[in-house]
Amino acid sequence: MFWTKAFIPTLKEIPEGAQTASHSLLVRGGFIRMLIAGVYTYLPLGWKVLNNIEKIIRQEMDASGAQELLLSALQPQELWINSGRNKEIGQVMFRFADRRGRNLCLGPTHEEIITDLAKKNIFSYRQLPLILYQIQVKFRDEIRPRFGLLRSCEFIMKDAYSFDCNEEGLKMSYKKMRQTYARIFKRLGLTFVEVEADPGLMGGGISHEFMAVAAAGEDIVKYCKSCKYSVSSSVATSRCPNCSRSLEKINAIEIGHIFQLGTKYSGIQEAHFLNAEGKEKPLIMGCYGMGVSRIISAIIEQNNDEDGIIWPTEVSPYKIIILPLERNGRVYEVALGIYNSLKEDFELLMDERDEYAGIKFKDADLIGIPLQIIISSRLLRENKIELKIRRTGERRILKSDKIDEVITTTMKDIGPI
RNA sequence: CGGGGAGUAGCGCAGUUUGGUUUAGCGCGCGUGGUUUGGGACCACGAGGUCAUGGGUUCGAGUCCCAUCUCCCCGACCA
Repeated sequence: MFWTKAFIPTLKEIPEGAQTASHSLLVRGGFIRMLIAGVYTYLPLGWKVLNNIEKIIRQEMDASGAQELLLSALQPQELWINSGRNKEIGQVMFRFADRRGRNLCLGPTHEEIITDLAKKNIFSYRQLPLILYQIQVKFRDEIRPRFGLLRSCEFIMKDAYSFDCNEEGLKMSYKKMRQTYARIFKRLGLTFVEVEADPGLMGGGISHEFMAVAAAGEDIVKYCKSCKYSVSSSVATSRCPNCSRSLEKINAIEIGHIFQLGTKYSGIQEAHFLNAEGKEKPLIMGCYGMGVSRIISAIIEQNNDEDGIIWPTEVSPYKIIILPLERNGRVYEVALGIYNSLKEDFELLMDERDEYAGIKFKDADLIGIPLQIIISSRLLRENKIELKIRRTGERRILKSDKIDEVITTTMKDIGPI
């Protein structure tokens, strides 16, 4: 992609009201724009980041044996009334009527919908176990949306649901999802902790939260320095249950929350199956939420410096940015040559704008592309070009004809693509 | 919803206290021309505003009063 053809509206100044690094940098870097409070447009860069995250999630979910589907965002209120959660969820759910007066809502979550699907389509233990997931927009009329993508009224969630014959099966599905979550967050370059949590509105028994450690996080994790025990602040504990020391508090962003629902929904909604003995039983369910758009913020909170974002390579909207410091002549020709020789292997951004060098450096650092290739007449006189690794600031000068092999090894140094 | 802050050009802001040199400014950005080109350059000219909206007070309102809308912060909620 050539910068002059791209839509990357960067800003010099911190947007009014942006309180966190992630919010400010997402707006400044041209990743998102606010429409109304808690509702954001994903610009091309933001959309690419989101897609990269989703790709990782899909790969790991699919590898775990889960299957992707897409449930509807538009839902009948009836299902919520039947499950008893219509009142419980209160004003968080957007409700309205269609032209026929049918009461609808925009899905804040999908337990009722998936349970209804299971009720109508799962009949036998032979169909179990089963894990289904989707990546979809959720709508919640938040009391107070804030911090950009961290708490918004329209956000993207990956939600998965497991169906098993019995408790042992649920425990296995739960364990599998828990491990899958850990793998996903590791690949996303996140520093996180798994904590015991309160299931709250979801109901059921055991529940765990995945918390990305970040000062900007709205959640508090309580943890024990000596034995590493950690627990959500939603769970009432005053001392470590293992070694009875007092617990430290750290701020964190809740990026995932998994639940052993048991029969909470299948019982009420009568989603039954026949077991091997021919007896009718409610499906044993688990559900597994992951805040996909929130993960973008979490990654930035953990990966930024005073110059901007530092994307993990797999997430970065482009893997390499090429910076010809002149727009014409040999500098640009060499840059174009490098672009053409690398474009098959890497997603490239070529900043061929007619701008002052400083502007290109600042923007490249701001949008956080992991590797910069800088081409200047100064170095070109010795047939050399320069690489700058965004995360470390390390600069490598190399012969311009060695570019292909050096780039490949340098990118390997930086991390998985 | 309760408490606090704010709304003036695309972005960031000053001006409002004490109404009248304000035909409303500054920085950045934007357009044209020129000089520049390794860390957000410089010169010249230029475009861009219902001062959030609606009422009111006044000879006169960005500035005072009332109402409404919107955004941000603290609290309850959550991926």
